[in-house]
Amino acid sequence: MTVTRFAPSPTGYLHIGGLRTALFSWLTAQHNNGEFLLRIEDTDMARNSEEAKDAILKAFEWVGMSHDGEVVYQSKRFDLYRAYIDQLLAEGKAYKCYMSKDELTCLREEQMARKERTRYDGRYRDFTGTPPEGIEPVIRIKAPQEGRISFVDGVKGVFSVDASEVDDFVIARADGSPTYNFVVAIDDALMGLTDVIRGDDHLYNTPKQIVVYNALGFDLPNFYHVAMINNEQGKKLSKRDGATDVMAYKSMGYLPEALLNFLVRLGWSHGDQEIFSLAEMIEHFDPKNINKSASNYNLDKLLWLNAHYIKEASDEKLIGLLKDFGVDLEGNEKASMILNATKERGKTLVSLAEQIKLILDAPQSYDEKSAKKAFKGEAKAILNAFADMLALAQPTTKEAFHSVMEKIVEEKAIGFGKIGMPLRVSLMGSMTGSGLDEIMAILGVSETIKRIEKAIATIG
RNA sequence: GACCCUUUCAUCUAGUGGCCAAGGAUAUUGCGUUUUCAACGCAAAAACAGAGGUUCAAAUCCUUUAGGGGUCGCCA
Repeated sequence: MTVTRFAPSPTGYLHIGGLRTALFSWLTAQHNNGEFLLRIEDTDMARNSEEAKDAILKAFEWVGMSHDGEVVYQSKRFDLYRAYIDQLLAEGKAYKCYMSKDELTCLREEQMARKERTRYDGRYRDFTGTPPEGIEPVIRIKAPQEGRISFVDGVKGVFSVDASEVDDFVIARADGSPTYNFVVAIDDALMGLTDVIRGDDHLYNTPKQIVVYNALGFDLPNFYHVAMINNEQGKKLSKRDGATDVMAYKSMGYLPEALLNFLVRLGWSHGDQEIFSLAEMIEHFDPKNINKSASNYNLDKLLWLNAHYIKEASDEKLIGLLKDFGVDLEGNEKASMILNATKERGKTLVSLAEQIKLILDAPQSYDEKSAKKAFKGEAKAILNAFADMLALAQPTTKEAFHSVMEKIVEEKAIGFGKIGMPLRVSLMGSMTGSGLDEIMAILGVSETIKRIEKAIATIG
């Protein structure tokens, strides 16, 4: 059975790039009817925070990617790691290193000066003498000293480094706590991972982890290293490039399905298809089709997708979502009419809410330019006549309102704009927005007339 | 600095030696539709990083240069 995972360290919010790798992992599991596990990498007690962990879990909940089984916390598994460290020590596959931090820094500086790649020189690998006083040793694992360490990456192809590139890295700190590359390998193996999908910033960690797999006799999973997401200039994505926190997209009025659709197409594709429902993603996703190269982050397409999913959403769903954006249409008998009139104009829930408020709330002020343009000439007289006709006809439907408009155009022998422009400014305060007949049907005759009269009084 | 990854329109991408004088999508521009703005429809413009090879044939294979990214922790 396919088992994948996402393993964030709880040091901050869920990053948009993290969500994409998580999505790839999740889809791989779903596609194969497997399991998607969540593991919190909290071995560094100093940097972890409970809030960060909760924020990450919350983000997953928002996008609807659920994990299987219990969340695994590395901080609760120290005994287990300790046992493996002791085992390696006993088998002679790991050893104590008494090199001080100062000595290490010194060594690195020398290597840099000689233009070499910095690495531990293995000086305590076969040490049998008396250990120096006052130094708590770290534990290092014995990495192979010759040959190459290679593996097949599902995205990049064969990846191979010279054994000299991988030094005897630390698996337990002086205080006894285990380090990242050690625990990751153990957990991935013990949790039964078949496919490890992660960012390609981990490409160099993989050979190290393979050293651990081999030392402990674990089978290797398949590795997939996904290229990073950069900003539009091709540089590393940072906060300056816009929101990187997943939850920020919620407050900006994006739907999770739009965000996931956007992210799945960043570095992956299925022919020419752009719109993917969750079911379609699951059906077509294969990590082997992930692109090798980094993609640049550009929100234009997300906006387009979001508009698409808003148009597609049911009234019921939108009513629920809009509550967070200051619009409550619950129980409003004209809710569906209102949404129909505004849906196509809202690219985000924020702008959709604005559109709706524009209809629901009478204009407090009138756009100066629009008012000037719309209220020249006969406008006032035409509006007054129109108001009278409305009072007489008492239309209730969009169609009925429309025929009153047609009627005045005919009677006065004027173009549609002569009534349309001033009427629009009266009702909405500016010259843009939904269809007038729709708006009037929503407002009703008396509110429409009220707004017309107010506009005439204010502008006229 | 060393090592590694990567390079198709502005952006996301299709493309695995002939179907490619390179296709789709977004963004842009124009036209149509509309009382307006959107939405929608149609159209335009827009790319194989450069240089050398291999081959009858190269976006696709090789070499090399350049750009971008990553890694070199008792961080994860």
